[in-house]
Amino acid sequence: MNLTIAEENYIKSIFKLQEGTETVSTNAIAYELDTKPASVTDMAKKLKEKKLIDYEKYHGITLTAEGKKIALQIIRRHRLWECFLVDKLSFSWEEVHELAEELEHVRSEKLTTRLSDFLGNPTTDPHGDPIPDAQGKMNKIRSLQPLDKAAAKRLEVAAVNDQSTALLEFLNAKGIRLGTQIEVIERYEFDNSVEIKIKNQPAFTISEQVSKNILVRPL
Amino acid sequence: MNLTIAEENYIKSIFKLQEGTETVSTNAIAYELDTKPASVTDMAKKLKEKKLIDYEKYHGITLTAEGKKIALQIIRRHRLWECFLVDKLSFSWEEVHELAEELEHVRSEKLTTRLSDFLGNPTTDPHGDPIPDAQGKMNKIRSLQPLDKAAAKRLEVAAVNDQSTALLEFLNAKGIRLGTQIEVIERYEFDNSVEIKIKNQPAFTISEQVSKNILVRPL
DNA sequence: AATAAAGTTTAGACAAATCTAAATATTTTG
DNA sequence: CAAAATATTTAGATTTGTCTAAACTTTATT
Repeated sequence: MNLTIAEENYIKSIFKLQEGTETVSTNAIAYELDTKPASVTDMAKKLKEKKLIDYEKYHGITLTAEGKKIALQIIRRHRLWECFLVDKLSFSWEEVHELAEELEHVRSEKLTTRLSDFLGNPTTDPHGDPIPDAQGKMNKIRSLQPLDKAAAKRLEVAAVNDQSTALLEFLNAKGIRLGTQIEVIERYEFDNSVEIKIKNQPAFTISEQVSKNILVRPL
Repeated sequence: MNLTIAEENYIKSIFKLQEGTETVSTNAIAYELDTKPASVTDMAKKLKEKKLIDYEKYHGITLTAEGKKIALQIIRRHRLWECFLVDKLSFSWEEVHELAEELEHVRSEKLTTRLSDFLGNPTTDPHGDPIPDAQGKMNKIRSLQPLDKAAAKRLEVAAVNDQSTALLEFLNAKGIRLGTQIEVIERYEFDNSVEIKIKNQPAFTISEQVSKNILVRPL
């Protein structure tokens, strides 16, 4: 299956949006890829032709088994490159997403396998996201909960839900990284903000928008 | 300067062909890039518009200073990735050219700098070609001569002139790699073939086509 | 259930990169 | 130096991925 970079990006977006919901809307994909719904419709026809998605006019899109397989390969490459950039080239976690978006399109199984070996076959990327193995199997460590919904008081940061530079820089500034231990001091109902404390630091409050995107596990 | 991958490939080819000769022909570029002369003409207009080449209809192409600068950046990235693939991921020298052709198009100065540092700032790639530094300066170790023209009897292999898998696999099979020491036993005039000997091995003969592409330095 | 709102698709256009075939320019050669 | 050979360019078409504007479907609302 020979895919263009654009096709790969569509497959990846559909996979991402499909988590949870069954079928993905034209609009959602357009928003995710920063393009227009009409363009998505055009591409949907092509991907259907290639049997990578199921698609009926006006009724949304889902990946076929083959489509999912390809999505997982792309995600695997993306996350391995992120590990490489952080572990070997000392990039910080907010810098690597965009570079990995480009590197992920180099399709070579041999390269992917060797890169993975070189990195010690990591199972999570610098944002805490699981890395699919060569067969496309991925640990769904989604025993994780977003901080805004977690019940326990003592928590550990395990992943982030959003790769945007803005969020990651904010977390850097606050001293929040993967593995950081957090104590929930107070939850404020009126705006769903949370007051939290990190060891040896004064407590501070974060908005719902932020806490939604921090995935934690109870300690 | 925002270039497409196609534009980068044209720049790189022109740079390569420009060595020695002053102006590069439409035909030569078309052959190098495995495309048609008409396509080269079209692209020449675009690159001229962007001031990366000097071009007058029917009178060939040369890179401007800016064009050369960009070419050297691309070559730098290409050769650094080749080093990475061989030194860190254990690829062999005949496998890396095609992968590097893809990786070289990831344009990030920070990535390039860090990759170079990670590799110990190498100055030659796995085929013996010099790697331009961040300023575009490149050791012209072209005190090197092709084996078919070298005068001395005892020689060391310093580089190869052709990245094709076919040649490199041939050299692998014959035990010829960078640093291999060669003794010239005999030169045959009628077909310009050379009989050579590598330490602890029986002598063998190689064709002009091969010896042209092996760059050596006297010992 | 009819209508308004929201979402999606079609039609037609455009830019990038390519191609073929025909036209034109340059170079080589008898 | 004119004709032939070679090289280059133009004209017109194609593919991929995109867009806008208009048309159409589905869904939500009153």
